[in-house]
Amino acid sequence: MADQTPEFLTGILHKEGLRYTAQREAVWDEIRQSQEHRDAEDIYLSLRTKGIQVSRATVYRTIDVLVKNKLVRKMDVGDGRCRYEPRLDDNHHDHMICTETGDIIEFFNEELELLQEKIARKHGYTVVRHVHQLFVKPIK
Amino acid sequence: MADQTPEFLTGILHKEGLRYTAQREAVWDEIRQSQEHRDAEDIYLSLRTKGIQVSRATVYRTIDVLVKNKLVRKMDVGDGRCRYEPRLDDNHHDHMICTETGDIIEFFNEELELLQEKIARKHGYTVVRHVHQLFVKPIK
DNA sequence: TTCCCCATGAGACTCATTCTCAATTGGGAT
DNA sequence: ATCCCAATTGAGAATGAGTCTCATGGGGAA
Repeated sequence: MADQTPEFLTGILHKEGLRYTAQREAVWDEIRQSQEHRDAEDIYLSLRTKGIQVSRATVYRTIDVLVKNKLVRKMDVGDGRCRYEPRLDDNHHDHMICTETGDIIEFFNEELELLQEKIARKHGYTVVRHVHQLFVKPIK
Repeated sequence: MADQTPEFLTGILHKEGLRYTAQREAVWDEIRQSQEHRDAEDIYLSLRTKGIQVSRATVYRTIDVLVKNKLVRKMDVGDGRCRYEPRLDDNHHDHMICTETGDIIEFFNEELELLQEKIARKHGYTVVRHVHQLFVKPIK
């Protein structure tokens, strides 16, 4: 599926009529290699710390490209900063956010997915995308 | 349930150790009397247009109080401005946002609610609150 | 290798929301 | 009814994530 070589990104950029640049590769590598849910500033600082020359503007611009091409998933947790995660395997899931620790747990439930579509249809619509976040706390 | 008299708000503010002011009453009245999903600027401008003296700061501060006391529901649609709606009847629901018209449709599904709690428990958590938005488009 | 045009970076800008702080006011105590 | 003072307010400054600008730099097709 998602390749680990530079050629993978090159192909996608080419398909979009965009050029392959060291910065775009660096941003994609940075997001891809960590499975966490990170914000843009975090990604930017991490790259700079590694000595990679890139600007915030480019980080944001590149993320937009990656999101549009489904290489990255963007999630708005509601605290003012969006988080990003790689979509290497492309398996859909939603998130559970622990209100005590801030931990983000991924979950997927087929029944839930079907139910959403069923509800939308009942109103004459079909689901394009959805945001589903459970803010939870540990039991006892 | 939710009373229409000033005494209703007075009681809640008192319980919170807060004072009853004309501005707080005005903001609550403004949100209560329209069933739409409005943003803070909208509420602020509407009040000013009616000749009511109130500042943006107070609108935001009052909304926080109302949200904390469950008189108002706050929803982040993801476009940068939060929307607010009265919770007079206190019946929970989620939202469906039409990607073509921007219309916001409310929905509630008991099965969905139970399923969420079931999923959380499977991970050792219990749901505190949740955000569930379906971005939809009309069929055909 | 050239050359055109896309991409980049630094910093200005946007815009919703929050903060500051001096002036005002609600409301309990008297 | 009046006092008094902490709570509240308002105007505008500040914040902060994200976007935009535009001069400079660098892919990559020919």
